[in-house]
Amino acid sequence: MATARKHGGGSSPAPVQAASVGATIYSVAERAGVSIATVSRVLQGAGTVSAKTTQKVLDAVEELNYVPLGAARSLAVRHHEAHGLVLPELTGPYYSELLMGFESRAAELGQSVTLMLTDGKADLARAVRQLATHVDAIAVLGSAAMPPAVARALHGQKPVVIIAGAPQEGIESVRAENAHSAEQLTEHVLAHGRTRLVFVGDPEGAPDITERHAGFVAAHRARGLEPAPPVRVPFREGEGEAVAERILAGEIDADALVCANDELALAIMTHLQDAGRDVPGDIAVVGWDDVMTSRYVRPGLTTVRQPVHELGVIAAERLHQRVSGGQPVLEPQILPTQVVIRGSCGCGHR
Amino acid sequence: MATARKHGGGSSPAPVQAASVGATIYSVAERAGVSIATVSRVLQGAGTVSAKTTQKVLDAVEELNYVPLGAARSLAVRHHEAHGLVLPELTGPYYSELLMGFESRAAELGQSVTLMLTDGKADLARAVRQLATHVDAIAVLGSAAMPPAVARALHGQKPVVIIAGAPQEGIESVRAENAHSAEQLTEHVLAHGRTRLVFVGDPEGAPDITERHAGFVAAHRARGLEPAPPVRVPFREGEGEAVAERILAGEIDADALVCANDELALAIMTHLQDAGRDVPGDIAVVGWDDVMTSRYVRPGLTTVRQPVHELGVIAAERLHQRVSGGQPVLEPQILPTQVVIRGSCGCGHR
DNA sequence: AGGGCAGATGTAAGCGCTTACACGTTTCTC
DNA sequence: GAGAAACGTGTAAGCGCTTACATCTGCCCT
Repeated sequence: MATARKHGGGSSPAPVQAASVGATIYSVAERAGVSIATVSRVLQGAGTVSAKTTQKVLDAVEELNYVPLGAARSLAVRHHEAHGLVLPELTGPYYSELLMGFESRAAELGQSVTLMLTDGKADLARAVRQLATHVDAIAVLGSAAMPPAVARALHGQKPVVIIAGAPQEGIESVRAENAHSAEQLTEHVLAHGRTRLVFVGDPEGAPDITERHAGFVAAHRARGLEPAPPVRVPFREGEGEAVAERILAGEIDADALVCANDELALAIMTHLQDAGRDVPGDIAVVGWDDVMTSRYVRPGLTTVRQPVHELGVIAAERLHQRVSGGQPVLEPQILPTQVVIRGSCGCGHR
Repeated sequence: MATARKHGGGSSPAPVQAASVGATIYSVAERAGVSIATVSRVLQGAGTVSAKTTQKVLDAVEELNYVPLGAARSLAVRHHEAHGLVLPELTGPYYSELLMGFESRAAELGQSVTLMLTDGKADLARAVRQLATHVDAIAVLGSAAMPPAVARALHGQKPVVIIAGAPQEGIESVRAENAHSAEQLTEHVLAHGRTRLVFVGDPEGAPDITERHAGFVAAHRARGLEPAPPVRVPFREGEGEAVAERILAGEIDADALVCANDELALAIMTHLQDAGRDVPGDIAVVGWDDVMTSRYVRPGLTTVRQPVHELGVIAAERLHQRVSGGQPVLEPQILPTQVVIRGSCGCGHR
């Protein structure tokens, strides 16, 4: 009767016992009195199965509390039905927002998402390879997160899309616009009559920052001005204090600070204020990202809002298209950003 | 020579062609002139393989750019080597921090993490079942995220741990301490001489909040006071404005607000200040979570710091232990929290 | 009434890996 | 120098699913 197979105890005829851990399609089939093919058909909604049989199978599934083994299905259909996402870390709203966008779209497309954080990983290349093993496609944020060599290796094996990173030959990428809005923002500050603007952040640190700095320079050039050299500091909040100290000490001479991101801008601004400086009276400060805090501080931080969520959505979409056999769209996709004017630039806003 | 199998074109003797998508252990074996067992042994580092053979295999892997199919391995070893994490969403630092803790520990233990966000999911039960299919164990944040029925179904099939949720019969759980610190915090505010404290947040909304409110009540009782009824509002930032309006309108009479979380506290505090109220002069405000903004606003927000990262770490650890055959630790694990005094409670702090 | 056909179900062949076991070769041991 | 032990490698049997193909019922049509 039952399939000649190593499965199924076979001895006692399907005892009505509680959900055994490890119910398989065989036990379900046996219990329902059908073949495993039928069980599969019912569960996948494919093929034609009579209503009566369907019910029997569903009952058996319920009684055994059957949870299919994803790996077996993946092996058979040769798809993991999972996308990988590689991010540096998750502090601040930027990455979270991106991840939320990615996850929600991936879920809609029936893909689960496997997350990997690079910060703190000793052997990144190994970790990425390991990830590649379990997913159909991978999105990476920032090229820094994935050494070009790894990207190249992966590329060709699995679809890859780079989010907000330096585009690489033959690899899809999506990112937010930077240069133009940076120019706009800088021009706005210049229009307030400020003359000694300083860019705070490391232009070599990330492609996004490189572009923002380029916009900063462009705005100066457009007015025939020569920009001061940037104050090169990494992102982290702590750096803000240091920069503030240098300003208070007169080491840095500026009447406006164009910061690479809000975290930095906020840290500097707060420190300056605590030391008695007036922002924007003595010195204007603007940031980038429009994090929540930027709305709460006084004066509100003038900054630039990026379509981060959208970036995640698009990345997930691209991966899915590729997995479904679509051709790569090599032209980098660039999403528009939006300058958000609040008070810290010198505007009379509350 | 080669294994009698459907694999491998067999015709031409291993042409030196570029990394073919879909190299398998068979193509690697053929290329290296060994059996698939040997390839597997080299890749898994198990068994004994001579140095020469190892090198041949590694070369072949390199040349073919071989990426093993995780599903096949999972099926063979009967482990997904992945943990699932279910969170409501990712706004604010709380969930991100938790996720970072979870991911980092999981990675150390060699597990990848598959993330699922419940917000916006139409069919949660289906999504969770789908997730269960691909992972060895699941951690869920807050019982709200997972209907008890689903939890029960999963439980018994896969190890489950509940993070910061109502403990359920037979399911492991970890959470941060709430009641005691809430009592401490409330007492601190009372000690400032405030008499009309109001709890803002929905005690029925989540077990964490229930406990915090209980602490609030306890602190009053300890002084023989009867607490005012709570102002029941959901978490979202927007609600803060509404509450602030009610206070300004005199609808709510309070000289101190004990808020269920920082988001709420900050929104209210900022609104009150914008309307000309003095915080903490006219009214004290305290929150919970110690988000970044709480350090930046003036006055700094007095709040409670939770070991969120640690919570994630512990959850990952628990899951791993269970997957490795460990017995469940049914006693809920409770991590200590810490009251962070800044200025918004009335303290002279900057 | 018989052939044909559609619908329902079963049979069995993989999917790509791991691993117990078997089978040579060496290398010791006495 | 013979037998034992150790080592290196191959053989083949699964892991739990999906799915092409075969089979078996009925039922309709002429």
